[in-house]
Amino acid sequence: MNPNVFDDPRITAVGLLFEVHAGLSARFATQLEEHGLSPVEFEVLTRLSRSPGNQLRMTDLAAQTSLSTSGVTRVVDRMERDGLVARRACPSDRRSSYAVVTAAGLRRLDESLPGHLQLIQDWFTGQLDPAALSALLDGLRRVRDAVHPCATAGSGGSAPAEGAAASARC
Amino acid sequence: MNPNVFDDPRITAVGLLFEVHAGLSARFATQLEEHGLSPVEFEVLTRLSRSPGNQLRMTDLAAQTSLSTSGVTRVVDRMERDGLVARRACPSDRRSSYAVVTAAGLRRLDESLPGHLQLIQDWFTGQLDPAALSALLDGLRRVRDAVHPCATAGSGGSAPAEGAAASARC
DNA sequence: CGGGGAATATTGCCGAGGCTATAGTTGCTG
DNA sequence: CAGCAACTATAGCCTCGGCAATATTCCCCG
Repeated sequence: MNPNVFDDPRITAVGLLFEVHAGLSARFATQLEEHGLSPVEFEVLTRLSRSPGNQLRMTDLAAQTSLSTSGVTRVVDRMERDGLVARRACPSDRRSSYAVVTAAGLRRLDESLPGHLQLIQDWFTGQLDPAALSALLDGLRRVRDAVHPCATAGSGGSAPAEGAAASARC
Repeated sequence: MNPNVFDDPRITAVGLLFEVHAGLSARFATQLEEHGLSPVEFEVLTRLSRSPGNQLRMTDLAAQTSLSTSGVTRVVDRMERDGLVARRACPSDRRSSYAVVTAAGLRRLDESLPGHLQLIQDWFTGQLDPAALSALLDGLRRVRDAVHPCATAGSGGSAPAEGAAASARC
């Protein structure tokens, strides 16, 4: 084997991207932990609270997160136990049920969001001058549109809050 | 709560980065799976095979991956069972043991690397013209140097192959 | 040189989450 | 309208991997 494969610029490019992701994830997790939230729970709160009626069917919630439907069942179990969300029967389809953010869930999200935004500012967007940041985001957007089979066609529009998997609403 | 927090450009920036990461991770995992490797196993093979003697002490391997030491113990257990690595006693320190890549491990890595590089080319680096790619990488490098407490001071040098955690050799 | 603190690998125990099977609904179609 | 395929949520079982405890070894300092 060629011992220099690992100096291939493609490898270093991916390494860079993954290191940034790992670093940011770790900091986010630490900050969210202070508010008693895991990254997944934060993502669920985010997705629900930006949806009409602060609710989403379990399936749709799964489609917008990095979780399978059974994973959503379980995280909603935990969050319901903790009072952050509640289940509501869907009137039009008795197979479905809604997950709704509770007042406590909204409060929790409000508490953690400022720190979260500050963290992004401090460690990501604030590290670059506007031109460099814009170039970075343009590049990411292009790659995202390619790699993400179902990216919002508008291409610049609403990006998910965090950790969204390859399966966001298509 | 301000309903427009989620349109904050900081949120969309992080969302973009995380979506790209998720998309690439998923494609990498699929391709590696065809060669019977998980992302973690691929990372272990990569780290070992780029190390002198194709070996690394368990602790050092843990420091260079996204795993804790017990996680390394376990993944090496599995890979030893599958014949991809072997354990060797460390002559100078009887507490330590080396993980060594076997010939089968090297072969497995050789088989999967071309497809991996092709994937990076197809979905990441090849999506941008050289100037845009360079701008993207410059931005990532700056953010990496900030968020990664122990980035290689050279700042442009050797990046890890994949999924490296915040704990790479410092 | 002897004893205590640090380092190393491993193991037990646990939570997270994926896959698959399952039960309950829905809606289409013959 | 009966039956059947598709959809929805959930539960069982499994793997992965982290934390804390443990045994072993090393090293430094009195």
